[in-house]
Amino acid sequence: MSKDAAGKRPTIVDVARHAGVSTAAASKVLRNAYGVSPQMKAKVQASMKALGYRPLASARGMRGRTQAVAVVVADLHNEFSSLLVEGIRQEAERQKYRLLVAPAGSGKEAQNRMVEDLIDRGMDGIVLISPLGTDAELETLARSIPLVVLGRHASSSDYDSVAADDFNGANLVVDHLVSLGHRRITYVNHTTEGTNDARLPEEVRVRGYVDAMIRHGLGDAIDIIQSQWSQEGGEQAGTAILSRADRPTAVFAGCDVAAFGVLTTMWNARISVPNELSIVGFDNIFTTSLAPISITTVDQSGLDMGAAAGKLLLERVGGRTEPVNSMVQPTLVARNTTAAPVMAHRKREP
Amino acid sequence: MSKDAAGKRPTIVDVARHAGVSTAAASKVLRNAYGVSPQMKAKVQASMKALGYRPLASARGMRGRTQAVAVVVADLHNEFSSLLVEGIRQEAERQKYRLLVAPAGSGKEAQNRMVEDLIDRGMDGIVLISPLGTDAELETLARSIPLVVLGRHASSSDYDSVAADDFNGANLVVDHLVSLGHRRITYVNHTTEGTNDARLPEEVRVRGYVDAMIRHGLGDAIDIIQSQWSQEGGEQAGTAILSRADRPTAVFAGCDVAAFGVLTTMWNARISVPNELSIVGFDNIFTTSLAPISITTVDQSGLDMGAAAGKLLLERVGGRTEPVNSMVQPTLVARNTTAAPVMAHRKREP
DNA sequence: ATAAGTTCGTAGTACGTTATACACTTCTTA
DNA sequence: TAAGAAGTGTATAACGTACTACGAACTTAT
Repeated sequence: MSKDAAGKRPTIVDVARHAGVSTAAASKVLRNAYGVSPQMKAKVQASMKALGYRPLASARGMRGRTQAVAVVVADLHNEFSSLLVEGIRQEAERQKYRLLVAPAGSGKEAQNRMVEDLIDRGMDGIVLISPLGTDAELETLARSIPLVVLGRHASSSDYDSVAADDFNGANLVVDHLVSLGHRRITYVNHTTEGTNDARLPEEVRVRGYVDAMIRHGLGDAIDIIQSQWSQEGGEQAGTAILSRADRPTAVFAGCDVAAFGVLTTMWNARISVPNELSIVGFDNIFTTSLAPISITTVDQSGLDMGAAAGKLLLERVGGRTEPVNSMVQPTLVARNTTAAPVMAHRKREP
Repeated sequence: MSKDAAGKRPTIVDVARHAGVSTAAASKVLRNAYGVSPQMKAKVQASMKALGYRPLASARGMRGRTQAVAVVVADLHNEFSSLLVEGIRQEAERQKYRLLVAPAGSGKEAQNRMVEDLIDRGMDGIVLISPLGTDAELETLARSIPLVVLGRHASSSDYDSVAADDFNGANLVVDHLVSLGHRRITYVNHTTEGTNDARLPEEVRVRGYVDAMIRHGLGDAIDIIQSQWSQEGGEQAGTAILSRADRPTAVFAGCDVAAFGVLTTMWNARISVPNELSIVGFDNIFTTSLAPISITTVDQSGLDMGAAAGKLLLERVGGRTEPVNSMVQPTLVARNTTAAPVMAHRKREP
């Protein structure tokens, strides 16, 4: 009985011995490096198969590539994040790369620790979804590992970015509502205390809303409710609107989940949507398409954004250094929560 | 200028030199092993902090623990999977372990490759969510790495499992419908060709349905539609039901997403839910709670299941070998898609 | 004072892989 | 035909950490 058979995992040394070549040769075959004849390649590959050899990533990571990238995400509950991740995964798979998803939890600290950890684990590159750090921090990070930032409007020379054109997306929404005849359009904003980063999607969207309102001559009608982009945040915003003497005819909730919240409040208050109030979301998550809900929203094609990010990352891993900042155009998906406003109790003119 | 300052990442050798001790001593401090004086410990830790040293997981993984576990999941779109993952993550975090999520994609082959890859990457343990393999394959796998299986009714001596009591869950649904006065209750089954595994949740649920029907003396009314647990599958099942001359008064869709499909079909066909048809889901995913939808369903508390799985895995990593197979009890969440049947067009008795 | 522990610290090697440097053939080309 | 060039394989030094053995210093028991 040979000593290989002793239940241990086969190493590249075992493969080389089995094939009767040097370990260096076996290694070359493994990473199909230059300088190996077809015969030798066949022989070594046969031995690998015979022994059931698989390279050990930990050992591999000490010298060269890991063939793995990671995406850091705060939270997997967000359906849109899942879409982005799936997009990255598909692209990674196409290029024989592994994608690992790293749920960091909320908070900048947790996120930073996770990123460090991934570097320590020898990831070849990292995608960050809507990261919290400052530009300077991202720059520094990008100098230690190939980096792509997803869902944040960046223009760095050290990393790539992919983002939806949130400004234009917000424009589409306002245009749609105005074309239906709305004038009093309320926007639900997402505010995080402390962070005040003009590059975050929420900041860009609110600017898009303001800009579009002004463009339509509705500067006086600008109305922004500070809340959170969550079910609860949407419900609170809805409640705030209901308590007004003079209600808007349409609400742009900023994101789909918040739109759910607004919708819930209206449902409970027996306010008819879209007759008494039009509601628009953002993201086009699956649930918005369900027949009983059918929310008008903005589609960002998360799958494409993810795939684009994956592609850029792997290019960067492959050696590209010129930065690419790409922006994908969102589209409006008109459904059943928007309609022309009913001009019932019109505000008296002075 | 010292040669440490040359932009390179500090290693344990740098730390040792900085502290004026041997690398072995530094290593001991790092893993707080036996045989290190308080002074030395303080000195080395100071050097680590000063140099910003972080151990390299890849190198570490070649010898001992990685302090990381992974969860393999086919698909992150499934909202319930996200809940499970979050549960595991929280438990892992509590115990200072890293959780990485590995989206395998669909198919048994892809899943197996992913698992091998994770082993190669030196994961300390693995959680599998509703794995596709046979019992024998899982046993084999469990012998090479600590393993916990989630969402599959197993009883192995080599790995742990956590599953909801799907049999009882199905019973709760039928009991609820029968107590409302329903007798003709249709079940939407999830069928995967090839796999016929009695331990899968779908198989257990259908047995629970059949058993409960018989227990209520409704054996003759048993009606199972073979479909898929997806939006489309639910829609198809709904269409099939609509085409019947003699329709059931209630549909148990097997899972929430399928219930959405049934609901969509009924909505489009202007069938009033729950008046003309009651619908029940399973999983209690967030969307079911939305006011305009409000589906009656069964809650499995995914967060708890995930946390339980995480706990078991880390125990196993820590050395436990006796298997634990735990089952969590689901609860019925009655909402607005179930009501007493309207006895309008009653089938004539012979 | 000496033997027998303890406690603290170090040398050195193993882990599995990559990759550089080099030697030996065989093919081109002037 | 000599001199390079291209092709093919090997020896071996890293990579950063863990850990076994072992020695030195310091206590304690006799």
